[in-house]
Amino acid sequence: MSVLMPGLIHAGHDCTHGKMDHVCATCQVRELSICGALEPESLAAFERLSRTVEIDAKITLFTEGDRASHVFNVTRGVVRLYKMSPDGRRQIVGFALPGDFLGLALHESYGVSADAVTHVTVCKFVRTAFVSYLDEHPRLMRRLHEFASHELSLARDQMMLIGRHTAEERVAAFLFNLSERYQRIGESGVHIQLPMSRQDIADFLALTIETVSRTFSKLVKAKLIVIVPEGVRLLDSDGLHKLARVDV
Amino acid sequence: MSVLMPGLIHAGHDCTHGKMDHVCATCQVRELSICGALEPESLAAFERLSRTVEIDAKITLFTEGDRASHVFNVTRGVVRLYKMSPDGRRQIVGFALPGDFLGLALHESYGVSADAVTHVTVCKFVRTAFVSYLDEHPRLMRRLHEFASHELSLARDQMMLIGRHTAEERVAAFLFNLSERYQRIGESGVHIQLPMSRQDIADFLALTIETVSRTFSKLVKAKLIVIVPEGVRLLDSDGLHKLARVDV
DNA sequence: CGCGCCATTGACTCTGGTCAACGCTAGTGG
DNA sequence: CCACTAGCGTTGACCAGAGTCAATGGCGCG
Repeated sequence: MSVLMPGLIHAGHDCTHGKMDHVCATCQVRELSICGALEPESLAAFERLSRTVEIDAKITLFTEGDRASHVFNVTRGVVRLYKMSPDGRRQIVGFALPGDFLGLALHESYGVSADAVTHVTVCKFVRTAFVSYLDEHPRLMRRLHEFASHELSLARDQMMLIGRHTAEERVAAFLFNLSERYQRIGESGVHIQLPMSRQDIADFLALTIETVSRTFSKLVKAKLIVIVPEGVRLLDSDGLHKLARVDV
Repeated sequence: MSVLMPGLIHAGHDCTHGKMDHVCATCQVRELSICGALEPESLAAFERLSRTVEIDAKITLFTEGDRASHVFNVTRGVVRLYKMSPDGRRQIVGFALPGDFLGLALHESYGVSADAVTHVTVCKFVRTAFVSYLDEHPRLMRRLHEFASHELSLARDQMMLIGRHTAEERVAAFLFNLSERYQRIGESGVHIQLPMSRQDIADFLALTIETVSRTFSKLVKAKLIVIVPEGVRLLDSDGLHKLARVDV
């Protein structure tokens, strides 16, 4: 079942202010997220469609197969997206960071499950209302399509990574990619926060927790990274990239 | 480099007629493809945007990273979409069948490479013209987005398959899924054509050619399939589905 | 007929999985 | 204040599923 933390709705949950609801005008990830496609004059109306919701770590936002009542825009925190096989095997298909959108498909039902890895802040939209709004705003529709296309591209890269790369290459690529994503949202690309567990990383890279752990140790020995509380520090980003053996 | 077979353009290559160009009105896969979103009165204008092109087996339509000059609608034949790593490892990310669209992302450059597995017929559009047309036809844009979402969903299923399933499960799922796709486009779901080589199947399922071959043999011994010229015949579709261990 | 390509099969190897022990840290409660 | 526990991560020993390497077979084609 899908358990959505109700949060404290529509009061006191702006990213930066204390007593107002989220204000798009001051949103730190607006330009990075789908909202960046909206003209300032559309923003107010769009804003009224959403509610800002706070979600505690480990809480499930939605589950694969559930009726897709809402779509979400992540503004803070990390969300894991995954699929489960009936016998309990899990494949994490992605981690959503601030600026990422959940429910791109606009389908009647969710195609994956999602739960909060950290405490998370999202802008939550009623899906049907969101879709109606899209119909009137082709630029937003176009932006959403760009996001979906980007996700498709990431998914295909991940297929390549999982299918055709060694454990070491997968872990190196994971850290390198995460570093780049953090940089794009204005965080350090060197001190990489790893809020997700080793098990999460394993299920993302299609490895076991033991292999992930051993591979981290190997990267430490090779002086490519240092393990620090809450994450890793990249010592040799280039070396990591070489090890990943992806593209160019 | 991208080698696009010029084909015999704009003459004599309709799916069903001999002397006219492709006519959408008589296209067998129109309802299944993005064109199904168009009102009959838009169809004529849309049709003028495209050229019907015939492409021989093994010819490359486009290569990852190339400037995306065109987008394509497959009307006949099978196309493989893939990524290569610099050291020659290949991951096929999908097989496009009639009704499928190539270039969903509408990006400046192609995100994957594509080549014809069989002789292929496509409706070929200049990308920029196609995008302009989209801007005027929100329903088509919406349809394209649905196609992209569907592809994303398939890519994630494939991540799960490659990452968390055994060789036997992967091959069983491959045959079962192909059977369902063939049925949807009105072909037999029992006599499954396998125009792609064992190497292609291996690169799609992230296995080796030897493992694919051995697994086929195992399925034959288990009386789930029979290998016939050009493909396989499913003897026990349910058994295959059970073996695949996907979803429900 | 002989060559080349693809698929199949066998023998052996190896990467990553499994199983198990241990350590570290945070939280709990006497 | 510290003993106890639970959860997570690390490490080691061993195992197995799929990969590698190699031989063989079938088929189409010049």
